[in-house]
Amino acid sequence: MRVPKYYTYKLRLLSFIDGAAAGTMLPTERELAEEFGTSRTTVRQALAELVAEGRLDRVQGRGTFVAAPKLVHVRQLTSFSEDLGDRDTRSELIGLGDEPADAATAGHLGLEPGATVQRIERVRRVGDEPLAHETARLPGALAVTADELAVTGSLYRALRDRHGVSICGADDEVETALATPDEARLLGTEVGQPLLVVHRTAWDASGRTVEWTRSVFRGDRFRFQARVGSRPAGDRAPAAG
Amino acid sequence: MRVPKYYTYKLRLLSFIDGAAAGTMLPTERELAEEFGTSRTTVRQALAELVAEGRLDRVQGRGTFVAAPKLVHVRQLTSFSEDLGDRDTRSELIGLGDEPADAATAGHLGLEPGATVQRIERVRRVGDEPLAHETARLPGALAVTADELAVTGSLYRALRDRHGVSICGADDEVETALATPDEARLLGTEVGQPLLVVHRTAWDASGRTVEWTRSVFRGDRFRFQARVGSRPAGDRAPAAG
DNA sequence: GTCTAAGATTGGCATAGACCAATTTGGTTT
DNA sequence: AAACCAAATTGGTCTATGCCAATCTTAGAC
Repeated sequence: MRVPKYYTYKLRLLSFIDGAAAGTMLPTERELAEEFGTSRTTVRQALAELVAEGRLDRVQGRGTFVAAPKLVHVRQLTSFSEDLGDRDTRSELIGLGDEPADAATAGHLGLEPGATVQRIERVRRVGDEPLAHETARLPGALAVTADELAVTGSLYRALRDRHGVSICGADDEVETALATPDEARLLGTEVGQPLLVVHRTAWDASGRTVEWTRSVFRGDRFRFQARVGSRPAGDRAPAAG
Repeated sequence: MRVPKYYTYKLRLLSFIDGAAAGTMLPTERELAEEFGTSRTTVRQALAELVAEGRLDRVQGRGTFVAAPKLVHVRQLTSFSEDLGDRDTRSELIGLGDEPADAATAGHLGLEPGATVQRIERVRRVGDEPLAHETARLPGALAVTADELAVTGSLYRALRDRHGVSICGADDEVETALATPDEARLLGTEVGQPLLVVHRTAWDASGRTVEWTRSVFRGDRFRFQARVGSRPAGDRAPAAG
């Protein structure tokens, strides 16, 4: 198999990254091009893939830096606020209101197209870093208020407290996508960067769908975790990989 | 937010794709560059993203074509052979043998580094199309044979039939990655294309880890599905989105 | 008809450079 | 010391171009 030239430079850069602490600055693109005896374009292609993989961060005017390791997102019928444990998580409400259901929304929620649904649009953060953009849609009868969401940041708690509805199952579909300009802006990344897109359909004890949510995560920062079955205690715990 | 020029061309191409049948050929890169009044490099960037998203297929010497829609991969403690239902699935064994556990493998399987583990390396296909590359690692005591795997193509069935071990839970971690030259060759895609990488740790009723598997899927062809909780019957089923 | 070889077509890879935008730096002014 | 401004630095985008590799087409030989 032919190996593109840029790929060999990527491997050389990777060995440097592996031996360096997060935050270490790399030489400039122009310096690397000279050092490798190639063009800046080719160096940029290698750098671009390492950025897409979350190994490097680039800032215009500053330079290129070794990135911190990925976070793990645990998502087992928990709300986002519970996912990341004791980390400093915040949730910014950027949209809340009623709208008529389009075909896809109606299909997933089991409603007629045009029925009223509530759209809840939020940006999730860990510390200052934006990590996810979520758009949830609920049947109009299950609408919640901004205040209820603000208390704990948990949609599931708001549903339980206001409507007595408890989520008892969910279906997540995970796929890759590339950041649109809007998504790049909200997530603090660049247009065209790989994302993880999760579509969640959640239902209550009666099987009624109570939530359909599209969540977009930065692929270079996140890992999606799904667990099936509970693990008995007393086993030898797996270590980090 | 500034929108790169290539992105506007991407949107124009997307509207063409949406109105065309799978297999429809697009104009050549050189023609598009002239039509848009830009350089071939810029057109290629727009095309590259559409390929990464699974909307286009490109073949050197042939042309650029509208791609077929994504497949959905159901993966809920089922084996691959059960995942895709009645589709024509095959599994090609490309590696089987014992090896000493490296640190990561030992950690995940709960063994001492250097302990013997069995490596099972397979390429999964639907029809002729390669869709996943899986490398499973089992504790040496739970090794299976090529014959046992060949019967149904199911590792879980082989484990049950030979060792009386039933999988009762698993933990999947999903992240994005970019195809290496080796992965690109095995999956029939291009170096640098986005992939979905799934690390599965599966355990039996006693909580003992019996499998640690790394699966690599083409991000442009696959969706990963995880379901938590069983859904009562009689609800209104969600339609396709 | 079938096979083969040469040429044309098309995407893949790489180069060199121009200009823009964000940031930092360092000197000047207040 | 603080505020400000201009220059240098660095990554971001785009152009124009050349050659390579895979594929298809066509003409010719048998």
